[in-house]
Amino acid sequence: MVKTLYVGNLPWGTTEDELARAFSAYVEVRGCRIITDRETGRSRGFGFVEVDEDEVEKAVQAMNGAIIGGREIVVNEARPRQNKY
DNA sequence: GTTGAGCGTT
Repeated sequence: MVKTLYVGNLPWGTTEDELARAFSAYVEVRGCRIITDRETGRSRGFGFVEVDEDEVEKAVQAMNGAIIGGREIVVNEARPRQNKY
């Protein structure tokens, strides 16, 4: 199973590749996505990383507070995208 | 060319 991680506090210029590389140093990155503003196409400063379920905790422990692009990032388990109350 | 808490498209 694959779970999604929320990655926040990213620098504006951070790319999915940078994100994937940083996480791949500790866990297997199944996928990654930087959220960009749909109107302007600019980064919103956060993204999501998909990792294996068994490595979610490891990824959080390893990458939460890590430095990417000179900024301290925030890593948590993402909220479910679908299933709205 | 800007900004800084916040949870994403089919």
